[in-house]
Amino acid sequence: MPLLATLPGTMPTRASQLFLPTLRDDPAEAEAASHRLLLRAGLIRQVGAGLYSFLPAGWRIHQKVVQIIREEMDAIGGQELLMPLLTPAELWQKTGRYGVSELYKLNDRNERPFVLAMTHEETVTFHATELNSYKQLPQIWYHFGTKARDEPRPRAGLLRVREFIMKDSYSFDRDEQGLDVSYWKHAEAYRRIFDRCGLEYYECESDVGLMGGSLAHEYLAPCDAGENEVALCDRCDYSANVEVASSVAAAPAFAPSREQPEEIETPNATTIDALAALLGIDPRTTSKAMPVVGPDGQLVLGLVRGDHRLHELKLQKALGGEFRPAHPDEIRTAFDADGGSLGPVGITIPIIADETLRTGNYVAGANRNGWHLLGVEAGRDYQARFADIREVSAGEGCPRCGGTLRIEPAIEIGNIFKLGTRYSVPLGAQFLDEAGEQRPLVMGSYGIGPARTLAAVIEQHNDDKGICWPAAVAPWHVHIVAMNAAGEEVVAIAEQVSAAVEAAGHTVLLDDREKRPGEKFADADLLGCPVRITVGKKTLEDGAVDVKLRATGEEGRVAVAAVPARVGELLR
RNA sequence: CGGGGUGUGGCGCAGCCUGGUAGCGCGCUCCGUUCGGGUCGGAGAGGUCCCCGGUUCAAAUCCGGGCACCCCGACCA
Repeated sequence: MPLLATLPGTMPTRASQLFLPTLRDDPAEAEAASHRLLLRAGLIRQVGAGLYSFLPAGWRIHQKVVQIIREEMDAIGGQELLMPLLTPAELWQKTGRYGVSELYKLNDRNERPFVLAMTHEETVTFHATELNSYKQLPQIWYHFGTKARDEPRPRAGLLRVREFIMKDSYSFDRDEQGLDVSYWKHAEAYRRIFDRCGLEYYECESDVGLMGGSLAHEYLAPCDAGENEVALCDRCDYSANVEVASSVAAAPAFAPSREQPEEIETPNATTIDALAALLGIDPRTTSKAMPVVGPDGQLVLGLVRGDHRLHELKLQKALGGEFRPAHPDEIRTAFDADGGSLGPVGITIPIIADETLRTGNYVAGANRNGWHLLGVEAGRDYQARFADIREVSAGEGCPRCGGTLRIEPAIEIGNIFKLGTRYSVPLGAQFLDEAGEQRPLVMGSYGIGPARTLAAVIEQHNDDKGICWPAAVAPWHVHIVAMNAAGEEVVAIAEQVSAAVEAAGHTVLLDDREKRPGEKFADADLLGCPVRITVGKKTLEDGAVDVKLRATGEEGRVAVAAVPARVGELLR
């Protein structure tokens, strides 16, 4: 065996000894591209629903992503630490999150209640109580910590799981201005991280949720398997999760305005489609009424244009809390009519109407079964509170520039969030300012899931043969295929090339297995290291090897001595 | 939580309706062959048929209950 190959630090990974169980067939359970390829390439294995082990090659990739995140977090002054998964229930009781349904709860042998952390705001704020002075601020702390979440439905391999490692960081500032600085520092770090990972992504303003923050962005990587939908403008850089996106709906041609609404008999027309067909009108000139019971227990009528869909989250925000659809008997009592014939005219319950309905005249339910009203106008025929409560749909106008919106699926790979004092107040994390006054720390929290990031990379970088890793996150830079591995000369040259490539600073997987060429090539394509080098009799006749770029398929013969330089060029 | 589906060697599946010998392809081991895109031939190893209960002389198969996993939806700090 050549001496070089035995020296520490110059050992390539040998495929003959590597636990890399690639699969020839697609696993039956895998639907999403990343899920299928992670399993087939031998990178992960499922242990239970939403529970995965990273196999050696997969873990290398995870570590690559982690290291990129670490470098960029350190670059903005982050300090790495580590917090436990198992946490006392008391912390969660103090912040009011003990009731969250995703929390895994358990008791110790003394029946003391514990929680498996789903995120670490509670724990980190507990530590932040040791920050005492404005002189110590700002601080950014981060860790790669395991999170456990009792997800209602884990899915698509690593895209939604019940246990995962998350880079979560937390900033502590004296005031909103300070928080703003920490927040945008994170945004910059996140852009660098995802750029380095080779991801296409959108930085979107997102919903602050029920956590009561003041600003949040999420980083969404477009891909078919995504669980989120992003609205994107074809003209400007507007991008927003449909949960918060707004749009300009084109106005239809309305019927001529009437002096007052006119009743019309509409037997059996209890859906917008049926109504529009019966009257021969544009569904966009109708309105749709959905009675709901708001957070205070009061009945409220939500009103949107006939062709629009009510957006639950938006209505929830407009109502100030959760709501449910009204029951049929509640509807009967309040409207003296049934669902399908409801409208805003002549009722006493409050109305929340979508902004679109401010102008124009619409066909609306008459609150009399089998009848509708023509020419209903907001303001004249009913009074409503207006709000944006409808879903954005593709083809509508960009709220910023008037361009056309399209909607794409995407996966959330990171988020940044201005928390304010949501956790510092209940957990008593305060500091003393110059004036000697006690003030709560102003916090931000920021998350990235390395595993989800890596899955998103696969979603965006694959072909019919397998994965095409960007060099920065590839398990190895170079995959050397030694043809006819029993041949001594081929093996010797393969090891020599391997050592030279490693000496130039690149990592190598050396396929020294005694397998047929086809199988080795298939595995190399599947695993997707950016550069493949083939050493065989044919190449050695030329004193050369073949160097192939996985992503493009471009291949060329390169003299053995020139290989490190060529590899360097390709990986740049 | 609602709907749909699947549980049979490591992987992908057939067998189940119509009860009786557990089978195919891939992979694995050994021998030979072949050696630049999953070669060919031969010989082998490997299975509580998800679990529990019932019916029956006899259950992978029929019946009851449970569990697990997948997909759709709800949900998703």
